[in-house]
Parts: sequence; C-alpha cells; structure tokens
Amino acid sequence: MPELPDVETFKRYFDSTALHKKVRSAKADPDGVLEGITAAGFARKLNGRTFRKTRRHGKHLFVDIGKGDWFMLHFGMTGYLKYYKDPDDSAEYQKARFELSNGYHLGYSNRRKLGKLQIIPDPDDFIADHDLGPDPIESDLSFAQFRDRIADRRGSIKAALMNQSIVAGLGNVYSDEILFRVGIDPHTKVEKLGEKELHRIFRSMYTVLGKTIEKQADPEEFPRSYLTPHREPGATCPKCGGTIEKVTVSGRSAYYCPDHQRRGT
DNA sequence: AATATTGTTCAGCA
DNA sequence: GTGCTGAACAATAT
Repeated sequence: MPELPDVETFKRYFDSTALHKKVRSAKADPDGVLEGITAAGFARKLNGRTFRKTRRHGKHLFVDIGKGDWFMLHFGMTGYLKYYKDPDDSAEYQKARFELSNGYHLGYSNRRKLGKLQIIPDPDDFIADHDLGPDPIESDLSFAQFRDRIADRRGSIKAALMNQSIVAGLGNVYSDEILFRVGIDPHTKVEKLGEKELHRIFRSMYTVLGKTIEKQADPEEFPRSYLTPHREPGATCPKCGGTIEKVTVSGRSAYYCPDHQRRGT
C-alpha cells in the first residue's frame, strides 16, 4: 500500500538505478495503467529520453524527461519498481518496462490497476489540479500551517490525516500509526482536539515518517513499539498490552488499541 | 467461494 | 459553493 514512505523508498530506488540513464526503448501495457496516452504515444514520448531528475510529492513520483515533459508514476495500492539485468526477467504483473542505456531494465508493476502512469507538462500544475496539500517532508510545513489546514475540519482525525488536500502522502496504514503513537482514537472528531493534541499529532507525523523512511517502509524493520507490524484484530498492543481492534472509520478499516487510544480530552 | 483489500474519484447529501 | 461520507473500481489472495 504505497504511501509517502513507500514512494520515497521507490524514489531512492529509482535514483540509484535508472536516474541519469537514457531510455533505449519504453513499452507499456495498453490495457494497463496509462492515463491520457496510448501505449504507442507513451513509447514515442519516452524513447531516447534521459531520466534527468526525480521529485516526490505525497504518493506521486515525478521524473523530468526533458523537453518540458515529466513522467508521473502513481503506485495505487499494489505498485512497485524492479530493476533487473536479464531481458527475459520481468516484474510480476509488470505494466511497463524501460530498457536503459546500460542494458538493464526498469519494470513498473501493478497487480491491480489502481495506479497511473502519465506524461505531464508540469508537476506544480499537476499538484494544484489535483488539490494536493503540501508534502510534509519536502515542504517546510510549520505547525501553524498544519493547524490552519486541519483545525476547522468536521470529520474524524483519521479522515483528515488521509485527506490529501490537507497534507499529501498519508494513507490508511500511516494515519493509524501516527494516532497510535500519541494515544488518540481514530474516531475522534478534529473539533474535539485541542492545540496541544494537534501539536502532538504533528510531531508524531514527523517521527513516524522519518523512522519508516529510514527503515525503507519495511514493517518488519519497524521498531517493536509500532502498530504496523501488529496490524491485525486480536493482536497484542506493543505499548500497553491491550488488544488491537479493527473498526471502520470513514469507510476505511482502522486498527487501534482502545486501551490506550482515547477520544479527545 | 465469498470476502477483504485501499487510493482515488465522484455522486449524493447536509 | 463546500466539504464530508460512502460506494465504486480494479483483480487477486485467502
């Protein structure tokens, strides 16, 4: 489920493999995840181009391919990249592949087709058009700015954290993790939260994102005290020994520990 | 074999 | 208009 830390990990993977390489040939599945372009058009756009630089915003990865074009990758919930040498190899459920100037290949996989590959003129326009809020890592988001963006929301704090127009990059798993850490029930209405609690959530967001990016978004490497490796009903809460429950909040499955996560005080 | 899965979009509603 | 909720979508693992 690629959220900000996962996509940041993909970006670093891309940077250490395909960046600065030239595309000998690009190929995409016509029934795959192309948005607004045919498979032939996609190949024509990318053939001969060099991956010049990358930029991540929330769950979106942008690659500058020159001539005023950017290649946008979105991973949906099942997307990933695979870099490999053997031309007979491929990523499972591969939807696009780039043969690079060094003979290696970069594959884009997406088991379900919820992700997107797109050629766009400008990432900033894309971000504005999709009403994406600031990326918490890439922008210098102050607490005051965060509070102003979130404080007047009416729904649950979990829904607000997942709302990409407030802050871009948090999804189901990391919103749960951020709230777990500070002992706040995901059902809690934003309006019930005081300045202090919003500040703790803000801090928790940075702690969680920083640590999980460091661990390359691999839950097996997360600290024992994290919720994500115990994200199943009936699991023992690593913070207080309570029992992890699964509930539905804003139409999404939320995991939390009712023993130490409470509604706003 | 029915069910759960989750990011995004959008219809519908307050 | 606005913003929120819930459903739909994809298609596979369990």
